[in-house]
Amino acid sequence: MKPRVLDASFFARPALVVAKDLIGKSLVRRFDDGDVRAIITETEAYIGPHDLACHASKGRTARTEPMFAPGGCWYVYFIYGMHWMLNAVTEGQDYPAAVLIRGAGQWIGPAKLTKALEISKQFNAQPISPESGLWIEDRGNKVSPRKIKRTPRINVDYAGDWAAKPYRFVMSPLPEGEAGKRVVKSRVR
DNA sequence: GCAGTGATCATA
DNA sequence: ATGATCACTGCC
Repeated sequence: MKPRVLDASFFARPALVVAKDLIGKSLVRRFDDGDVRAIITETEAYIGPHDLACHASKGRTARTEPMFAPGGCWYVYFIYGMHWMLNAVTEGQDYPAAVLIRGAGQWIGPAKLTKALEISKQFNAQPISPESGLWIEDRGNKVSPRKIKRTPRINVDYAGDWAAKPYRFVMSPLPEGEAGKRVVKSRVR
């Protein structure tokens, strides 16, 4: 199967659907000397102004502005004084929702992933497409629905009733070998 | 179990 | 200007 770059039509859907569908897709980061691909293994959905775990539940601010954009751009923010979090914005304009990418390839943990792939604010509010240097592909990797576990989200205990909602998706068991391998190609363009 | 670390935002 | 908070990690 020919790889398909996921475009805005993929992301402009309910955050829960996108979060689940992203499991098994390939996150691609372009560097000067080649591309790095990693299969997404863990995601979390943050859904709308009423979700107390969603940053946008505290209002539309400079930081959360990208979440209000139409699905298909990145929302990257800094936390705990040292970590960058990578989120794909979903749903439609003015409805703040996003999917946190918590694990891909050999990197398990959202801050490990962004550190390894050198992802920081340079991608915030940028389109999820090759043009920005960071995108997602469907490379035909099928993940059986029974291998996708649903659990509550991590570290959102402060969010009241929303803390218990099963908005986290994890591939189990994790893939072996190929995932996270660095693929060096000739420079594109 | 908890320190580290600093941007962000509400409060003043 | 100040202080609280925080979608984490790694060490104790």
